[in-house]
Order: sequence, then structure tokens, then C-alpha cells
Amino acid sequence: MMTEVETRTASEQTRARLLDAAREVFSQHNFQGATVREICRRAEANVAAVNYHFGSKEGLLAEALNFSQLAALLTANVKADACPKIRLRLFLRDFMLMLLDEKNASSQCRIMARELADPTPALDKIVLEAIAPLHEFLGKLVREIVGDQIGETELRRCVYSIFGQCQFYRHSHPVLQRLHPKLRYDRKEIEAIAEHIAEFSLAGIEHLDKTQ
Amino acid sequence: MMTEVETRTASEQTRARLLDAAREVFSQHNFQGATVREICRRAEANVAAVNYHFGSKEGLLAEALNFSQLAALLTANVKADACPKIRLRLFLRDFMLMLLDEKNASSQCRIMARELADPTPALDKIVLEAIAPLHEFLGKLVREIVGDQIGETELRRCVYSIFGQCQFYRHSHPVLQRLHPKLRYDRKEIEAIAEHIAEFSLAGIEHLDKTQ
DNA sequence: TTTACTTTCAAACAGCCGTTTGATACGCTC
DNA sequence: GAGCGTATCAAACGGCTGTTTGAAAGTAAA
Repeated sequence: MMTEVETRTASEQTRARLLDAAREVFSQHNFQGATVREICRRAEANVAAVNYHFGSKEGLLAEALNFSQLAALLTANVKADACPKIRLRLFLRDFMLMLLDEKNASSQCRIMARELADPTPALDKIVLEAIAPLHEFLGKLVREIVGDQIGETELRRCVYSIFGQCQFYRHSHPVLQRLHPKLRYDRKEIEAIAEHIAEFSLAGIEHLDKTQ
Repeated sequence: MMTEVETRTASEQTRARLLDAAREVFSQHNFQGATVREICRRAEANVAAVNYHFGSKEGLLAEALNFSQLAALLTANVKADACPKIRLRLFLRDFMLMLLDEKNASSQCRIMARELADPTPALDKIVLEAIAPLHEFLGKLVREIVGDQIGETELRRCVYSIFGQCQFYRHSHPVLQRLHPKLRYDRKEIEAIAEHIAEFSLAGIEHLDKTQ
């Protein structure tokens, strides 16, 4: 019925507002630092709303995590009709935009990056749904570039080298701003960073390919 | 006098125990997660001891930070009589051992790595005394390798690429243990990681040197 | 209108936090 | 031993946390 739909959407509207506010706050503070009261304040909801709708603060974080945009990025890249090296460049560009662009609606990756250093019970879900697919994707891509000459261990370390470079710019943002106050992560800067990481990493990958 | 020395050392013994416990706890939890009560429990001191000796929890963290080992590493490397490439390998080996080896007494770098992602008022001191010298050191080292062909911006990004790889193994430790449970940071593994980062990075550096 | 159910709300709860307090014990000078 | 700073201690303080409660409001079916 009309009324039934209305009440359901009314309830789901506050649910959605809570999820939006949660993503915002969880991406700016770590799990301990993000308070239920601030999330509810931003969502214009009562403090009890979180526990009513999601059971707990942890439950809210778990439901706030949504990696559909990341998954879409990966599948689109796999389907792209381009050579592995160009696909690596494309991936790095899209991934860094997702990681660094403040304008980007996807705060998921920022929450993810934060969870890496400071595990919460939600980390298991993050590893399973986001990080493991990411590593698998990048592992296959690097394998396409280097062929079968290098071992699994060395391949994995190449993947780590790439992700390490990517995450550095997010993790160390507060430090970099102190060292170079004029630094801004606008679109042009992000694309330049992604280009650097691609050049740097392709050279590293192909070098290891030669020596082994 | 004898007695004067004894009382001073008695007081400084609890100071030292507090500092040791603080380094331990601050390297395992972030600033919010590390509690004064646990630090005092490990130091076998009263909860009031922190505020009595250091004024506040923040003051304790500030005094607990001591980068002499890191500074020694840098100066020793600068004085080493070796070509820049080998000095880079040496630095990476020593730095990764400092970062990853649980046996290593220096928890400073682990606190530092933690602070990167989660700034506290102590970050200013960390940047000034540890990170800025580190970046400056590595910048000069990379400059020695590439010559004057590449610009300051690109040079800085090479430094970021190297530090990013290093910090990845510390930041993502919880994740890597979930992805590969058999991973252990023993001395052999750490040295292999450092060797990989050196190979990977030298190729990246020299490639950028050629293309620019 | 009555009934039943879902959602919101102010208020309170229990627990931890960093910090302060005032008393107590200690070490040393005189 | 008296006097005096210093260091330690149990206890409490004020504040913030996530969560719970019970009443009130809102909605839809009878």
C-alpha cells in the first residue's frame, strides 16, 4: 500500500542518513575517535537511532562499508580492451582518484586505508570484500606484464610495492602537508602522482623480470 | 652527595620505567587507545605518576619519542665509504630492520609509523626531528644516483615511492597476516623485503632518470 | 475510535578516560 | 630527632563514551 511504502521509506531515510553520516565521520576519524553522537548529530537523528537500526556502532560501520564502486572499477578494468601496461596505468589513475580526491563521494577507500593501520572487527569484512580482490586483481595484472619468469613471492612483493606507493599519499597526508604546505590533492596533482607511480612501478617490475 | 644521587636516581628510575612502558604501549595502540592506566600498570607505578613526572599524557608521549637511533643510522650511512646505490641498499636494510623487527628495542619507528595516519599534537615534533631529516637524507641520496636530470617534484615523488613501500609492510601488517597467515617478520624475511624494495626502487629511479 | 506495531526521543546508565587531590611515606639537611 | 622538600599512593572528580530504557509520537489495520 501507499502508506506502507511511505513508512518504510521514512525509516529507511533515517537509515540512509545515518549511513551517509557514518561514512563521513569514519573516514575522518578512526573507529575510537568517531563518536556515535557526532554521527547522529550530522544525520539529524537521535543517539538511540544507531543502536535501533544497526544494533551497535560496529554494526553501523559494517553496513556503512560498501565496495561496489571499487568492484566496478576492477571489472571495468578487466574488461577493458588494452594491453596490461596501459591497464595498469588506467587502474592507478582511477584508484588514486578514488583514494585521494576529496570531491569523490567514495569515502570507502579512505575508511579502508584508515582501517589498515588500526584494525577493528570490521577489518575482516574489508579484507574479504575489498583488499583480497584488489590484491588478486593487481597480482594477475602484474603477472600478465612479467610473464612466468618470476616466483609468486616476488610477484606478491611487486603488488605490495605498488599498493605501498598508493597508500603512502593517503596515510602520510598530514605529514606531507607539514613538509610542503602548498600541496593540494586536486585532480591534476592526483593524475600526476598516478602517472609517477605507474612509471616507477613498471620500471621496477620489468627490471625484476629481467634479473630473474 | 651520595644520598642526593640515590634519590634522584630513584625518581628517575620510575621516570625511565614510565618511558619504557609508554614506548611499548604507544607502539601497540594509537594515542587514544593507549591508556595512562595501562602504561602505569606495566611500569608498576601509580596512575598519578604520569601527570606528576610529565604533566600529561601528551607530555609523556613527547618525552618518550627519541630518535637518536634513527639519527645514528643516517649519519653512519652518510659517512659510509660506498657508492650511492650501495648506500641506498644499506639504508633500506637498516631502516626495515628498525621498522619491522619486533626484537628491535626501537619502538620509535613503529610509533612514528602509527602517528603518520593518526596525527596527535606530538606529530609536529616527529616531523621536525625524524621525518624531515629522513626525507632530506633520502632526497640527497636519490639525487646522488640520478644526477641533476630530474626536477625537484619528481625527485620528491621518488622518495615518496621508497618510503611508501617501506611503510606498507608496517601499516598493512594486520592485513597481510590475514591474507598470508604464515608470514613472519624474522630477520631473513625483513632482509629479503629490503632487498626487493632496493631492486624495485633503483630500477624506478634510473628509469625516470633516462626518460627525463 | 480502538488496537497493534514501528519509530523517535529525552533521559539515564554503567564504564572508562585523563587528571586532581590530600594524605602518607621517604630521603636528606640541619 | 625535627624539619622540609620530594615522591608515591588510594581515592575521587568531571567528562565523555556506547548503550539501554520507557514513554511519547506516528502509522496502519480492525
